[in-house]
Amino acid sequence: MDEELHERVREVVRTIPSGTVATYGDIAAAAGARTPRLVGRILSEDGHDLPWYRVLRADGTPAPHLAHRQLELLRAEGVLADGQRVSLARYRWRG
DNA sequence: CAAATGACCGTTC
DNA sequence: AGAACGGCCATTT
Repeated sequence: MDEELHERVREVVRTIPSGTVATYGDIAAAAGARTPRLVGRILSEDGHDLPWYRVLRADGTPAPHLAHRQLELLRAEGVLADGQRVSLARYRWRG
């Protein structure tokens, strides 16, 4: 399997600055992943030691089971969420 | 080998 | 706004 890709995704996620967020699609594009789905899978496996909480879905809402924790961690970095949704227009990471 | 699963995305209705 | 599809990739049943 593509361990290259695996590592590259991890690196990109690690690169996201505090106080900003990125979408799965962004990560996929930046890391050269063929689909955002891979990013989700990789994070679920080896994302435990990464700032995975800075990665949101395309519409700014986190995954359902993580939502609570995710939003809390983001809030600690100054990223405020309107209910479930984070303003991508405001916090989205631009390399 | 076929089908199901998962931290997804864009279009369409 | 919410639901339904199709497409995407790796892994496991």
